[in-house]
Amino acid sequence: MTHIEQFLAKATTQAIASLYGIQFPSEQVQVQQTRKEFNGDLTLVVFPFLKISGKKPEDTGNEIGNYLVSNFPELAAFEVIKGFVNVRFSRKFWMEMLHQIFSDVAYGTSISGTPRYVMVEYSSPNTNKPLHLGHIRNNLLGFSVSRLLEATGHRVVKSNLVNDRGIHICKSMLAWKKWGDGRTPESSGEKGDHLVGDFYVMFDKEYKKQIEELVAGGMPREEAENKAPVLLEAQEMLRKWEARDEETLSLWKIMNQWVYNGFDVTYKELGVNFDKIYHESETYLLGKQLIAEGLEKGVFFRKPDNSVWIDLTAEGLDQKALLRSDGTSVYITQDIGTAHQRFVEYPIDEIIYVVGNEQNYHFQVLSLIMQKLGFSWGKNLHHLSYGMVELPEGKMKSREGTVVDADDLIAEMVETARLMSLELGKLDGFSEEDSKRIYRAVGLGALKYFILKVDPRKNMTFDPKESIDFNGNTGPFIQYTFARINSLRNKSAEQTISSSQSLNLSIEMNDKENDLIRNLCQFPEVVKEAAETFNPSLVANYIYDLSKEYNQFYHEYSILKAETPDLVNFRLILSECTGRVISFGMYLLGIEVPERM
RNA sequence: GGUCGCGUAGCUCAGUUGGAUAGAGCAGCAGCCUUCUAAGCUGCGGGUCACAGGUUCGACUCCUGUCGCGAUCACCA
Repeated sequence: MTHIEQFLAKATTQAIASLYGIQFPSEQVQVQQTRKEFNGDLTLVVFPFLKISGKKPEDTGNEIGNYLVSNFPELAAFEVIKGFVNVRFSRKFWMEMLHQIFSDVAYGTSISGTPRYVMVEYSSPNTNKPLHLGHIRNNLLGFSVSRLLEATGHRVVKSNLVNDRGIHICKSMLAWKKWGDGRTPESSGEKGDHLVGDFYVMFDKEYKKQIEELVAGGMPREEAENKAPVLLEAQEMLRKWEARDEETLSLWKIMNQWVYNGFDVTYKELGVNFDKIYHESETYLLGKQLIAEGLEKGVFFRKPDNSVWIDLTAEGLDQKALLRSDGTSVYITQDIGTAHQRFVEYPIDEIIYVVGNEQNYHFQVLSLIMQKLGFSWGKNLHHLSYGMVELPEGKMKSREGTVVDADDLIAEMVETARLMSLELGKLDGFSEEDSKRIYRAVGLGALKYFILKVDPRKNMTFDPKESIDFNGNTGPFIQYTFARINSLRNKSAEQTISSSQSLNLSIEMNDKENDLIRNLCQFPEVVKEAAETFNPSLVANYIYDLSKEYNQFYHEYSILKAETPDLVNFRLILSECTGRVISFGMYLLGIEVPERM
């Protein structure tokens, strides 16, 4: 609830106490935005008061409305329709609100709950192939949530756990050794992560070919899948890696570095970054000690074959393996270890893991295990579980070559933005450098907004055949609105129109202006809500609504040529505040707003 | 089979702790640039909120069941 809504709720509590002699808790007063088709700013729902008043909805509404308007100067008028009281605040009240927003350089930030120190872990790529569209969603979410948390008073450390070891990278390494001819990113001119990814694909082709040959030779498919020579070689390579074989390690380091160089470019393009990078090669052995302690405490148990398990059937889950019978780690073993390590390394209060919803079960288990091991922070391991990005025909499948490559997509978006800018003549008279900066911002803005406007928890569809729009509910629309406002700002500076920066609080505003201010007032609450629910889409949709509202206002009323200097000043300040909110909102999404476009 | 999630306009998505006649954009059609950026604005058409029950003053929202889609339930990561 915004402060304004709280104000009305408390006022209503007072009204009810005075009218009916009963204390109705203000938190339970139902306040909502008045719908567009009715007259008013906020609406009270009177149904909950009927038992208290013992009167009809209309009569109760009128009594409350009358009380409010005659006892609170902020409230100017009311209108009862059925069981709803639409309350209108005074113009002066809104003018003061605008003044507050204008005076607050950090408008939009707030303190949400007790300030915490939060680790946000996102991206988490494998080093055997380049990033794809799914990773883009992950990165954008992680980055935006980090900014949202910072904007609501929390301290954030952004971390990235790179999966740099394992059979997958060995596959790429093996293929490179076999068929690479010493190719490097330098010699081939190919981006390192793509180069390594190519060899991964090469491996897979050969692997499949060998399976077919074995099957044709009469071997059961399942056996063939485990015995294909190229797979055995890769497994042998992994054993060598684990035995710290020098030649293997050296190739591993070289190829991983190619990938990191490639990732760095993509991360930079996306505008995301990290404060701390972890490598699985350094953490994959962690956790065993904690498993041993858990065994002693009786939290875990050992099966006859020596494997270690936890029984979570009481929690409605299953039994989960924590160590193999040969004593080696499984995936969750190291997550147990790394979670613990992080709380030792950093005085953090919680970790937010930005990981796809296919791992819901895993993170449920992880949190439970840590709690059972006696770590109070176990319950503070949050999983920001986001939905898959799907193609119209279904899931992206790397094996079927249907993955949408991150670099390609970014390049396409930027190119589309360039062509569209050209076509619209938007960049006439701009320097090459400026043009480039702008269409890059627009292309990336379109892509980022497209992804972030969707509720993270939901799966979303992306159709590569239809390029992302630049009109309507899109990033460029919002950027354009900002550019318009910025243009006004420049023009007003040129014309030296009243820059007194002080509002005449007694000017009459129109309904559209009133709506805009009311809309602006919601911003901090939207940010807070988005931070608390790890949901950037709330901010995205909010700035879209605001931009739409502003464009209507802009179209309908003249700003620089308004009737009086006071009115010009007021509209400029209103525009300025809108621009700031758009700009900060976009900042929270990690999207640039160009000053011109 | 167990668990979890999803199902809203032709398409992509919104829809607050249950509230008024379920909203945007795209696509389609029709308008608006001698006036602050037309990547804009205005209008029109488009819905069995998967289905069936229940809870109540009121259900897209909560509960139960059914159908459909997806994920997961590995000594994979």
